[in-house]
Amino acid sequence: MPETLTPPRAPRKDALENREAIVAAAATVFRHEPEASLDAVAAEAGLSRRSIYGHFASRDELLAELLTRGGSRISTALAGVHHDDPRIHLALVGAALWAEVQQVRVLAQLAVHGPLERTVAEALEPVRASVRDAVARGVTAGWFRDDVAPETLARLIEEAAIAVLDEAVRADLTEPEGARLVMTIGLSVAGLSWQSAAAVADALPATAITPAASSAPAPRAAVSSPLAPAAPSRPLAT
Amino acid sequence: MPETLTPPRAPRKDALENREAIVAAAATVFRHEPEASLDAVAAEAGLSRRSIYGHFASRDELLAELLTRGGSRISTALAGVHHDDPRIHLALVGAALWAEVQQVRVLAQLAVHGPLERTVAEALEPVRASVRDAVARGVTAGWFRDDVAPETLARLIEEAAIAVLDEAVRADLTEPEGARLVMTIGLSVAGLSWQSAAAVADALPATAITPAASSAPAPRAAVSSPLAPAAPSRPLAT
DNA sequence: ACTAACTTGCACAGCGCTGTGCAAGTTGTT
DNA sequence: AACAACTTGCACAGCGCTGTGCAAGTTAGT
Repeated sequence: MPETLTPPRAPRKDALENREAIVAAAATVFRHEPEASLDAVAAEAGLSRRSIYGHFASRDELLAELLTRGGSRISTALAGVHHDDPRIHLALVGAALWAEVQQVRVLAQLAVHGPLERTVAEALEPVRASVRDAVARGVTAGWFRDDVAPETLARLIEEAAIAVLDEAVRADLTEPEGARLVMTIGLSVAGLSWQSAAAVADALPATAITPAASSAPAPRAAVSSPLAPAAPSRPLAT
Repeated sequence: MPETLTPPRAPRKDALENREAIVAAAATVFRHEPEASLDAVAAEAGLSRRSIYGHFASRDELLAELLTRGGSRISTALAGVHHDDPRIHLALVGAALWAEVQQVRVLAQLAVHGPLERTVAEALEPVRASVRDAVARGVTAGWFRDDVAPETLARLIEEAAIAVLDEAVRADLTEPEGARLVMTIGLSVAGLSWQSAAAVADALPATAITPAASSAPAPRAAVSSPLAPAAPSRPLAT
């Protein structure tokens, strides 16, 4: 009975719900407007501004909560993602990101300015490292473009991916459409033709793309090797 | 003598210089922080906040000035840009944008939120139309990807271009490097392989890329047709 | 050298935001 | 039923920003 450990009394149930509501509201509000007021967040959560301070000591504390949650969700989502073929690896990273669009958006928005910048950068570092590594491998393998510095290319892929996430949400694409787009545009920026990128995306089993509602840890199947080492499957279809 | 038309006296020379300094300062400051204070702008311009109000009635008026200037610069830069080959057209648009990075950045930043949003959208509309058109033609020609809605693809290209401009400035690329990157990434997102994109970029005469300091109207030579209609020049060089 | 144009510093009102204290409610828990 | 946890509204101080008035400077044009 872990409840009896707290001397005064246990925290109330609906209070926790409200806390969650606040965080969720902050996520949706800050996604568009990182500088939005706590009034806006409270309204979105259906509470009063005053009561937010019952859960978070300050605005920054709320931000920090959002940040760490988003960061850990993304890193756990990416934990199992790896593939020896850098093209597939990039596609898988894209798919994983797509499963966490909400979180990614909030993080990316918050990354713009202020003291949060460093924390956001830390949170996203695993993703960046993963992409950088795949880019390096893809370049030496001769699949990705070698006429730009690899770090630059990695950053471009990252920014393109975020742009795609935005656009996918904006255009209200379906889950599979969005996932596919994130994967293929990333590969396009990396240097592949759209047919090759599509071939990579199509070769991936759908189960690897969107494992569930993205809530359960869902044992992310280690994708075998659905693509021949170097041959672009389809030649040049219209 | 047009001076004698104004009864009291002519505006002073250094006052105009200061006005320019304010606008320039606003451009550099707002490029990073669209919400920066007028104090910051004044500091950048080497003036006092108070004197800004001697030139602009309000913050919004200064913003409006920035906006219209940027918009018109971009549209005149794009006025002469056209090519029947949509790939070349896209590349040329990219090059033209590169010549006006500063302006583009300011506009893109200002586009984020607020009442300026509509005005910015208007200012950028010619660019958008140009890109949309090229995308449509490229898709029907079979060069660009046809697995995404053309409007979506156009927007993705646009956003990718802005991301590249950012990164190019950030990574401190040289003029030709930056121009080349903007062009090729746009084409990559459109669907070309990086080799094909590079071929398009290389086929363009350097004079068409950065016509000058981007200040003079510089008769933008109508690029003939340096690329065969349908053949990707180099096949697959590493 | 004189005048008008311009800049500057200061003071002030106003606005929207954050964060806090408090008193009065409402609601979960026992 | 009773108590603590929680929410709410209000009032208030503080901060940083915008926009304005004014008086004292400085500087360009004549």
